[in-house]
Amino acid sequence: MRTHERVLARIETGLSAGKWSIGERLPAERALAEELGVSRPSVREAIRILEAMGIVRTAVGSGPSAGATLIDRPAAGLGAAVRLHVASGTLPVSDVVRTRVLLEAGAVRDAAARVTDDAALARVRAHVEAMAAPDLDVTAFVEHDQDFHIELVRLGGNQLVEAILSGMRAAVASYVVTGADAVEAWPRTAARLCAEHRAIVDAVARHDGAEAERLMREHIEGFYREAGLGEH
Amino acid sequence: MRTHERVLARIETGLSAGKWSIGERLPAERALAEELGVSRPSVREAIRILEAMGIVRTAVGSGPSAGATLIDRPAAGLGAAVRLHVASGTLPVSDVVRTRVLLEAGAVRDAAARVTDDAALARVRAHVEAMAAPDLDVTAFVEHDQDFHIELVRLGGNQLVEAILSGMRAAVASYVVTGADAVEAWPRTAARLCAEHRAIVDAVARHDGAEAERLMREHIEGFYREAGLGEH
DNA sequence: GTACTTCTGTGGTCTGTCCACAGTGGGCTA
DNA sequence: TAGCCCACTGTGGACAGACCACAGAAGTAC
Repeated sequence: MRTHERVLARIETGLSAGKWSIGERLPAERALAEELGVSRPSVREAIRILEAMGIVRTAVGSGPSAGATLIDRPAAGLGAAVRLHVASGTLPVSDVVRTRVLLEAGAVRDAAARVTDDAALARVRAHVEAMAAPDLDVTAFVEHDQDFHIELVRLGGNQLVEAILSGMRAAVASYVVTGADAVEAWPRTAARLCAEHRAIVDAVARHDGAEAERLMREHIEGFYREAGLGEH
Repeated sequence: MRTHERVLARIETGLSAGKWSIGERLPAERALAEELGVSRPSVREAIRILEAMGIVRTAVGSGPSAGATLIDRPAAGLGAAVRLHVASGTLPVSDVVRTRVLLEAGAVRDAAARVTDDAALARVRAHVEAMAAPDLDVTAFVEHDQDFHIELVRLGGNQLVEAILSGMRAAVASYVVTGADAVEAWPRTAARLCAEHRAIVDAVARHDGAEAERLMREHIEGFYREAGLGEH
């Protein structure tokens, strides 16, 4: 086993044992190196991995905010992994779409069952209205679209689902932009997408999980079909 | 932007541009460092992250197999991320279970629609029978159980779903073992789980996607409830 | 009491060195 | 000539030591 893997294993053991909690700091790199009898670069490599996985955040300087602080960002690591694999071209778009359908349909159903926070719903609606602004270019439209979907999924309350979908965000935005360019009458389609978003939010607001799920499924698959993205 | 992040960005750009393909090697660490005008430790940190994400595999020595080779293991990175977050206690088991339900239910539905390969089905059945062996200890039972689930999901044909669930494998195995210990009459429960597995495979074999989906959902949620894992 | 300066601890980075490893090819031996 | 052995070479793995930038904390001057 390589040195940085030993360091990683030690830290992971500490995490499992509850040695540190969110917001606390790991020992300094130099201290950790001495404690484990390894060099600082080896410790750094382990910390880099933890950072890439969204387990810690590092900061220079002194004081409470400096050093490697435990954070809670599952999306970071999952997102990076999905992004890199899509970049390397091994994941087909149809798989990304199907995965979205499964996870978002479930998330929206959960959201309908548990949402009670009107402020959160208002935030989601704000993203829909931002999309509906006239003369919005496609890139900005898609950004708002993604914000809407992620925010809605967050209402479902499942951190893992949220993390996976956040990770897929860049990959999704990429195919949606491609698809939007391929659509004949984009303004009409954009308006329809906004209307579908509103319908989904409304279903969630009245706690109609089954309908919200059905609408979300149709929303994602409908655009995929219309844009002809599956015909490659 | 930190040095290793610049290196990572450059490599990612190369990946997106198709500069290297699966099985090929990245330039040597020293060459990469000189090319980008950075030090070798910075390059190493970037490669460590790629390795942790399942993008490359590194090997010492010389010859074609040495160096950082591009691989295609989405499961590795996703798995590590899920494992570490479960270890740090930020991902509740209930989220893992719910995510399984959504993805596996969908995957098994897809599998029912497309499976034509009897050999693949036979492989899945073999895992069920391995689980049914008498006097199997819990750890071995769970390993076969995981093999079964992953192999079945693979029949669905979605690489991303398979990667995510493969990544969750260790986390799932961990909670199942915990749950098995908590079950009163384990042998009876184990037999029931095997029977449920058989029923799912049968539904897939006769292309009854809706039933396979329902059974899978009930299978995963049923054990979770019976083992009392949601009562923390 | 306030504002400035210095100190201290932190990660960020680089240089240089040595080691272990594995394939390659030349040279030696039978 | 055929086969084997061994040095060579390129690779990642690891370490020591140094210096820098940064940000808060402590001390000092006014």
